[in-house]
Order: sequence, then structure tokens, then C-alpha cells
Amino acid sequence: MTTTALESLGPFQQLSEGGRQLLRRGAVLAQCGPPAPILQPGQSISGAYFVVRGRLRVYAVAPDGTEATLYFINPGETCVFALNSLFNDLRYPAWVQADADTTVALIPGPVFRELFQKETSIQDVTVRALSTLVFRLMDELEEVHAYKLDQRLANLLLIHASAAGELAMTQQQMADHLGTTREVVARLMRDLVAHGYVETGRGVTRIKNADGLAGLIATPGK
Amino acid sequence: MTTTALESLGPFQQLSEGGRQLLRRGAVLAQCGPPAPILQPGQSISGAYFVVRGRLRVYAVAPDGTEATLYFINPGETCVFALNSLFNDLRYPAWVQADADTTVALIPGPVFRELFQKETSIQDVTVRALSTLVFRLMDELEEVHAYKLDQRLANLLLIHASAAGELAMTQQQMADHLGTTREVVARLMRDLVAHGYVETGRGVTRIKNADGLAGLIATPGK
DNA sequence: CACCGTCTGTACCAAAAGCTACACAGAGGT
DNA sequence: ACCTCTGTGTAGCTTTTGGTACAGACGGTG
Repeated sequence: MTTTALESLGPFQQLSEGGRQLLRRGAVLAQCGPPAPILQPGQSISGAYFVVRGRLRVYAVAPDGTEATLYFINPGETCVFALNSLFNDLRYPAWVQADADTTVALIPGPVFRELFQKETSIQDVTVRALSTLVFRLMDELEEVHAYKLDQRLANLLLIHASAAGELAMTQQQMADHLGTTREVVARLMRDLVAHGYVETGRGVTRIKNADGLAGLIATPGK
Repeated sequence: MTTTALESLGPFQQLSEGGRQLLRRGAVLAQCGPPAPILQPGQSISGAYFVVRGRLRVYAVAPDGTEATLYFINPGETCVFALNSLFNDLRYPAWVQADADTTVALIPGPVFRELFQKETSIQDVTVRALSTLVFRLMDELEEVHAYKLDQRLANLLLIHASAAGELAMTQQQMADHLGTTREVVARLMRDLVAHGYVETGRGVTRIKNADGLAGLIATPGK
């Protein structure tokens, strides 16, 4: 695979010719996959990461080992966190793991800084990416403090389910996502099943009554 | 007060002459103070806010009315949230309240956009401000999910105490800050007093044993 | 088919945090 | 001096969440 895949990505479509050449010379594509993390806390960042295909999961790990997802990075998006570390010369403060079959482009720090200096479109993309991340983190924070676990689980199901209403995730993965434990997820899931909102299977959850789930969330609070 | 106070602020010291003029014509200074919020969720943002003096508190309000501080904005910093809404044309998703005796500069949207286009230093400031915010939110999220309330309270005391080891905050304010209720803060405070870590008074908490508090936090988790 | 690792279901107990209710204490105004 | 408002101290109960322990179910592999 060449960097042309990268150039066709949204953020880079409006680059000037000089910018394109810079990108071609500097960018590197890499194949990633679970379970090895591709970034760890404290690691120094060598450049800006863009997701070409697949998805990255950025998460925190508590001292006791429980995880909690901070946000996902989808194709065409950049790991603003790394970007962050890039501009502030700070160390990366979280873990990043790739979904299966993920391709990531790494644009070395100096190259990206130069692009940022010269290309308006890159400035825009950068600010917008940071903005978006701020909103996501904000939402996450508000969710954590305003909603109960069952509501957050319902939300997770609704948001990540496929169009067919299926979610291919083990309960352990859901627990990691929400920052809780598997047992709790199992317990909450039992209630959801009892209400007829979902059906559970090995590694998959099927939504039977999306409105019911939505109703759970709509009811204010904790 | 004139906008010269604004120009002497860190972010604007390196402006070109044109930028300065733009700033002088466009910026407006305003005095703010509690308890009236100066920004509310859904409000459309008319420009970028910079804190000249005092402090702004950005917080979320849950449906049940409990608050939780997201972050503070100190002098020389900008309300990146507003910035955010400015670039994304999104509505402001949180509440902002000023401490007593706070001066805020409002740079109208079009003016700020023009400054961002033309002035490298403004681009830098913007990205850096967004970056910093991302880190703060990240930390906050990690704290919420990894630490118990008593640890977070200890942390609050240590971080916000004056050099003399005093914190001039009511327990209600601490509760709002942590996203909990006053009673819980009182209960936790009793334990801290029992351990001899702090002394409480009306509207003020004195730290007697900072190491003890720090020890609380150091012990991993939840 | 037997085995084994992974995933799910569930029962029970413990800890943390929220809620309600009320007493008291200090500060400031009349 | 009295009253009121705001802030603090405390008790007891409920709900939510976490932790431990174990049983059973499913799927893949030899």
C-alpha cells in the first residue's frame, strides 16, 4: 500500500502540490491489530497518527487494571492526542489499541509541523479535530457523572449496534468500555433481557426494543 | 479599562501591527462576577473569550441539578470551549460562571477568525489551548473512573489550597466541584479531620498534614 | 466425542455513595 | 439582643456498584 490512500483521505484532499510532496516523502503506513497496544502512556510521540482503515480505541487503565474507553478514532480522523503531545512536547497519557485489520499513517513530527505552518487546510483539520475531541470528552464526562450504569450500557448498545440491531462485543469488552466489571454488565444485561429490550448470545447482543432502551436513557438521572 | 490590558496578555504579545489594530477595533472588555452565569448550554457563541483577570469556571449540570466542574480558565487563557463552538458552529454545551472580580475580553467571531488566518502566534495559541484542555479533560475523566471520592477530595484540597495551606471554599462548592452532594463532603471531611489531616472552619479548610492527604491519593484505587 | 478455553448466568456479601431529616453555630443586619 | 441566613455536623436508611465464587454453556480442536 502506498501513501496515495492517505492523500485521498478527507483532510489531505486540499493540499497544495508542495504539501503533497512533503506528505509523500514523510508519511509511513503501518498495519496494526489487536491485542498489542500501539501507544502507551509516557511514550514519546514521533508524529501525527491518521487512521486510514479500521479503528483505534483510546483508553485509560486504572491502577487496579480496569479499563475505560476515552474515545474511538475512525478512518479519516487523527489521533488528536498524539497531535497534542506533538505540539506541547508532552508524553502520551493513554493507551491506544487497534481493532482488527487497521491501517494507520504516521506523519513524522517535523513534517506535520511544516504542513501545519504552510497549509490552511491542515490548520483547519487540526483545530476541528481537537474541537471534536473536546466535545467527545465533554460528553463522556457528563455521561459518567449524570447517568447510572444501566443507562450508560443502554446508550452503548444503541450507539454501537449495527443497522441490524446487533452488537458483536463480549460482556468483558462492554465492561472495559464503561469502566466497570463483567459481573455488573451481566447483571444489568439480565434486567434488560427481563424487560424484553435485548437478547443475549455468545459474543453478541441483539436489540429487540430500541425504544425501550432509549426510554431508559431519556429518564433523567442518577 | 482599555484593550491595552488585553494586548499585554501572553497570547497577543507577538501580534503584528495589523493584528493589533484588528484587536483594538474588535475586542470588548467586560466585568463579570457571580452568581449569574455568563454562558449557558445551547447559547450561540459570539466570539472567543479570554480571561484578563480573575477566573472562569466551566461546569456541567446534571438533570437532577448537581453540578460538576469541568475545568477552570485562568488569566491569559481562553475559553476553548467557546473557541470550539466558534470553529465548528456548534452551540455551547456547558455553563460558565465567573469568580468574583473577573474581567473577560470578548473577541468577536469574525475578528478572531481573521486573526487566526493571518497570525501564526494566534494559531499556536489556539492549538495549544485546545491541547491543554484535552489534557485537563482527560485527567478529569481518568480521575473520575480511577479514584474514590475521598481521594478526589484530598486531591482537590491539595491542588486548590493556598501556599499557607488554606482553602477558602464552602463544602457545597467542593461538592459541586466533585459532582456530589454536601452531605457526602461533610462525611468525608469528618474522616479527614479524625485522621488529623485537616481542620475545618466556616467557609475555610486548613491543611494540617499534606503528606497524609498525599498518601491517601497515592494508594491506588477504587 | 472428549477436552479445554472462553463466555455467560447468578447468588451473595461488602463497600461506596446518595437521600432525608434535623440540630447547631457563627455572621450580619435590624 | 434578637432574628435570619448560611454553613456545618451527624445519624440512619436506601440504592448502586463492586468483589467473590462458582456453575453451566458454547465452540473449536485433537
